[in-house]
Amino acid sequence: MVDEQEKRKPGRPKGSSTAQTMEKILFTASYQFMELGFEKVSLDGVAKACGVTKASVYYYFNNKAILFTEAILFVLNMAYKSTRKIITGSGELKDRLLIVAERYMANAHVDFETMMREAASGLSEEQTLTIRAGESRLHELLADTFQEAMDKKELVPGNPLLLAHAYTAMLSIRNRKQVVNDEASLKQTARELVELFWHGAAPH
Amino acid sequence: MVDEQEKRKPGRPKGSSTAQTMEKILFTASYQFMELGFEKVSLDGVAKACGVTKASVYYYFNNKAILFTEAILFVLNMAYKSTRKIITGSGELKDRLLIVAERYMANAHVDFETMMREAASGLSEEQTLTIRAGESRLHELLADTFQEAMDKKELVPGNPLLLAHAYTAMLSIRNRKQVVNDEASLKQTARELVELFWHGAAPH
Amino acid sequence: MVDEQEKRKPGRPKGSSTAQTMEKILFTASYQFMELGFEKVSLDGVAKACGVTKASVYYYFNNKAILFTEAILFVLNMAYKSTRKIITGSGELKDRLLIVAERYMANAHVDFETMMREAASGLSEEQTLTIRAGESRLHELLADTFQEAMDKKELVPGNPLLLAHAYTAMLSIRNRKQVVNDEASLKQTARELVELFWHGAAPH
Amino acid sequence: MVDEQEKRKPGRPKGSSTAQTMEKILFTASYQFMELGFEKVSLDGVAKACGVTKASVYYYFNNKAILFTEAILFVLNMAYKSTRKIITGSGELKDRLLIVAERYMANAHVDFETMMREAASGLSEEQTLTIRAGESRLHELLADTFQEAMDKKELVPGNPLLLAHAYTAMLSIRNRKQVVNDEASLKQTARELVELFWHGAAPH
DNA sequence: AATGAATGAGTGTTCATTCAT
DNA sequence: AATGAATGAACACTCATTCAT
Repeated sequence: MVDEQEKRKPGRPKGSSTAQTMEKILFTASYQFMELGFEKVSLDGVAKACGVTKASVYYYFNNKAILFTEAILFVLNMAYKSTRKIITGSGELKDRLLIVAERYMANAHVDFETMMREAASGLSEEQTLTIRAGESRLHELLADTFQEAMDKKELVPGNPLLLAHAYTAMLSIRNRKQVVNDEASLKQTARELVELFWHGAAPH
Repeated sequence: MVDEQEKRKPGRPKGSSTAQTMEKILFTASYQFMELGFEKVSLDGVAKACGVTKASVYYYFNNKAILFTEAILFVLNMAYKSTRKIITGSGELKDRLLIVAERYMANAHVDFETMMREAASGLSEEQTLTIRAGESRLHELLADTFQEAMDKKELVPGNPLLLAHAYTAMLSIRNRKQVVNDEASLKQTARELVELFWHGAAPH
Repeated sequence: MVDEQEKRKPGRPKGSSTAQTMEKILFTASYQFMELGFEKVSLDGVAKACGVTKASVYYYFNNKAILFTEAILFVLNMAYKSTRKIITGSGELKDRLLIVAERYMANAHVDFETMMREAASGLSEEQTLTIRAGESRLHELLADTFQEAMDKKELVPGNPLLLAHAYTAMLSIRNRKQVVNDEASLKQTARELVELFWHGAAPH
Repeated sequence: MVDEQEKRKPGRPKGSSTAQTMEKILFTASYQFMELGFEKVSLDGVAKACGVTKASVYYYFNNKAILFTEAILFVLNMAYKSTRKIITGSGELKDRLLIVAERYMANAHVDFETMMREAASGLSEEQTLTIRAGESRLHELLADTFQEAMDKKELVPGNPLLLAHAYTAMLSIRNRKQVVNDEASLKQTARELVELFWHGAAPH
């Protein structure tokens, strides 16, 4: 038989760049999951965006649930570090909160709870818990800060964890294009939200 | 058949007896979309939950995008009416906001923006706009109320639409089981959130 | 955009013969499973052999395990009926056994136990039991016959079920091409096996 | 590397120290193929069971077909030697057959013909023939013994090869859990089968 | 001698969609 | 008004195989 169309055989291609494929996959997956949510991300899509095949993704991450878990943990970790650096800095708490807000609002992304609900059925108990833990760390970081401020009478005494959640919930406005649609409106919104959070809607 | 063109006439249709099927589908779909988001709802699932076949769903709604649009508009409409009744009532604004909050937080549901983003690729330009309009109505209802209150010096002057968005954004805390997990914590959280919204975090 | 290659849309094709698709699938699947075993049968293969798509197979059988179960039960049922008709007929038992042997050996097929072992991991407990029950019926039919014969002193008293298994086990020689390779050798082998089964290898 | 061409020299290789890896792979593969059949054995599974990587398996055996061939030949060879030792021993033939039966039935395994059919499409003509030859040797060993016995009037004159196949076929009952499920029933079954083989089912 | 990285081809399964009745 | 039958496209996942080191 003569095969005119030279058929590509399976196996590793001859000349292929080695460099950190795994990291590329993790970055890409992180981005896509945050951008699109669990279901809408296809492993093929991730693979193609990385210039590799689906099988390569599986080489590094045994299944979608694992890739998701690793990717989200990666993002949460980055967010934690970044927030920590800002929030433990010097200056007025209100000012630091503004910087956190601007950082947080820099990229639009899917709602975390919604994403988790979507992914839940595909994750193992343990995976869910791990991610939850990673997320809690972030809110607890804020809560601790709020607690300290309450102790110093800089904030009204109350439930600091709830305050933390209220804060991040407000920042999710970032995703609403009717409100935030460019760099300027973003900064402006961040400022107004922090102001609202700090002083409330009623006249003081 | 509901097609994109067809403008729903206001008021209850007179004769249509068996159009109950269509309503059942619409109700069920509304519930499922709010509960699960766009992708995770399958037309077969909706059909089965209604005790009809998938083809019947298609008989009334030409495709998933249309069903989604109708279902969401239906929900937004209900929410609008319900909110309007509360917000235009008598009593202190802060008290009315609390009732709105409790109503809104009664059922956990997917984040609206996230759902829209998920659905976006499947919707026509027009459908997206229609839904956006329906949603805007809700926020504008709140915004108008806030505007009035500002005029009456009950609220600090500012951007009333942003205030409306901030308000609903805060209420999304409802979905976080770490914070809200039973009837009691729900009520308590609603109260604290309204308090925060009203007076802010800093001592007055 | 102009699409030169008219792309086929999903959905039912316009002119397609309706006739008993499900039966065709069941027959084909039965044949292939018996011929190839569980793993080597692909639903795509079955579909193509039936002139339909894989999705059509799924329309009738929710998954491979179900198709397998139904297909094997179908075969076992046919075998049962056929054997029953022969074995409960008149004439010498030995002669009837010969007919059963010839019928049984008519088609080569995969070893039943081997196939079940292969399939086991994919089947539910219940499915395995159902198939096992169907198979037991067959051996019990033989066993009952043997028991009767023992009562009538036509056979040495002993374990009739073991005898039944020994009998069918011997017939599996059918699959060995070194021994059976044409119509003539098949008939001849059947006769010799029954003779061996009946009188044993040692001189009487 | 073991390639198709390479003819294994008889006798134990002298120096090869680390060739233990190859033997381990061969043992493991043999076991798994006999236990699971061709398709269900994955080279990765074999590798992991040996504590090496898949690539190592490929280092010693160029592809699955070769590994299969070597593994099966290995098993057949062992079985041949073991059987030969028993069958050429002293004592009544019937007693020796019983020992062979017990040895053969010691481990449950996939049906040989079924396995070969499953593997067939992946094997080269030559590989199939080689395995077939190895298997024939076993049956011919039995057949020769039977032939001798016929000559000595210890057995009814007839087709000795068929008798050999009938004998091993009967022993495959071993795999049916409805009949054989523990050490005791195994021994008992072996005895009854040999009895049946020897004297037949009818009263003498 | 042994491995890590990568791949193409397939497999089971789901789902929105279409058409004839 | 409603359904049953059928489909194409996509998706998660597996596996034998290849290549560079």
